[in-house]
Amino acid sequence: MPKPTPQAPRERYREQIRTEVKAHAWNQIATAGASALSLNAIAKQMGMSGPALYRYYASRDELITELIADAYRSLANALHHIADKKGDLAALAHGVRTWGLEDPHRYLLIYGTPIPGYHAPPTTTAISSEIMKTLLTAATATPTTPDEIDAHLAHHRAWAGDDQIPTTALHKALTFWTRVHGALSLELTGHLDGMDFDPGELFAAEVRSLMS
Amino acid sequence: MPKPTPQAPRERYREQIRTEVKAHAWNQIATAGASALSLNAIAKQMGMSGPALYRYYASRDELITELIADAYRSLANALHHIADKKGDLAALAHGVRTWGLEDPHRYLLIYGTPIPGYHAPPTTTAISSEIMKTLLTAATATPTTPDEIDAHLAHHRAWAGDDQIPTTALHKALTFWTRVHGALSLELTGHLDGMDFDPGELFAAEVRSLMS
DNA sequence: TATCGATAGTTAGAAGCTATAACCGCCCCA
DNA sequence: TGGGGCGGTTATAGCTTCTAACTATCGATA
Repeated sequence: MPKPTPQAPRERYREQIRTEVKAHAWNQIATAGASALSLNAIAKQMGMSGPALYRYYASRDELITELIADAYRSLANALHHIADKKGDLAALAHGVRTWGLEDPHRYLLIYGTPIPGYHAPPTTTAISSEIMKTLLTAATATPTTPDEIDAHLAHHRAWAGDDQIPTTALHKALTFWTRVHGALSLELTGHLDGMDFDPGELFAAEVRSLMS
Repeated sequence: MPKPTPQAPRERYREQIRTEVKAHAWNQIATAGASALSLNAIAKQMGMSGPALYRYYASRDELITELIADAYRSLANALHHIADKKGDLAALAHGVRTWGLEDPHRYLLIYGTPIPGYHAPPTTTAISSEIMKTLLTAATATPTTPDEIDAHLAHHRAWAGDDQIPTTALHKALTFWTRVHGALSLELTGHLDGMDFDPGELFAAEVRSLMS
């Protein structure tokens, strides 16, 4: 769906090139990983030479920053879509996994080793907390068991925003995150490859552990 | 402790330089991450110029490979040390965390986003399965609960080697790994930074979940 | 002990990257 | 129908990995 705002031709062209650059960037990331992303190579692929891309992105970091924001946006959308129809915490977990398997490098761009000098801009942190919000509302609808940590979280729950959410749900959302990420990231980084069992089964088992 | 084998002076010197190079490499990794590791910079720090290091490491990748192997070795040793005195699965988990906090980049070098073209040599996979073995023996000593996955793992347990280990222990060791990595890697990559609770508390809660 | 070969280190240079600077020409808007 | 801004170009600096060719020195062996 194109943006409804009718833009000046210069602006339209500019935006088109930017998305084309990002398309090539994703392509490159999917094959060789984020560290191998090269503005030069992208320019060559687009039939223009080197420094031309600096008209569109001030630096390689700026491009990566936008790619990260887009990845976050994509994940948030996928999760919203799931939350809207079922809202089940288990469905969300499997949604995260299918989203991650769709393009492992995209997942790792967000949740893998951080880029050395990179600091998340407010837009991505906003999307991140948006995702957290979705998790929290789903977590309130699932059964929870009390834990020692509840006392601690009761005093450190500013990040959750909404005061209506029970403390046990905060814990549930947090463990959702760590367990989903734990099983999925090990699968995506290939650390489960040596063993011949199905990573999906292990993931499913973790999801079950979340639902009790 | 120095190696007991008395080596030829040439060989001794060679080994000394190699370890000195690695020391600088670790220093550099700890500050700027693995992707910023530069042979050139290391050479300059050591007072010699550029290509001299290629006498000691055929390529940047070879150096990184050895660093990874050393990191694995270090983690394995730390875990062995713990297993020898208590053997408790919880103690092992907290051991992994303190090892990771000691040098986050070292942990991420192993368990973070993999280097694009990197394939683990047999030595590191050997250490990896050595660690797994330690986990498995510790897992047999902790209470386990049956799960659907047990049927699957019963038919895919070649990686565990030892046939004496109960299937539920395999599952326990696996979930140990995914949960410990999940909570710890999110902490180390800074994804828990926005919230003001203590990551150690969350980690401890996950460890408790492992012990039941 | 004297010699000779292996080895450590050097500089030069190719190919690649990010990024800046200076310049040209076209497009679009007034 | 101008004219300013913008896209694209080449040149260049400075960084990287890594190869090639050369020198000097160290050490094992005759």
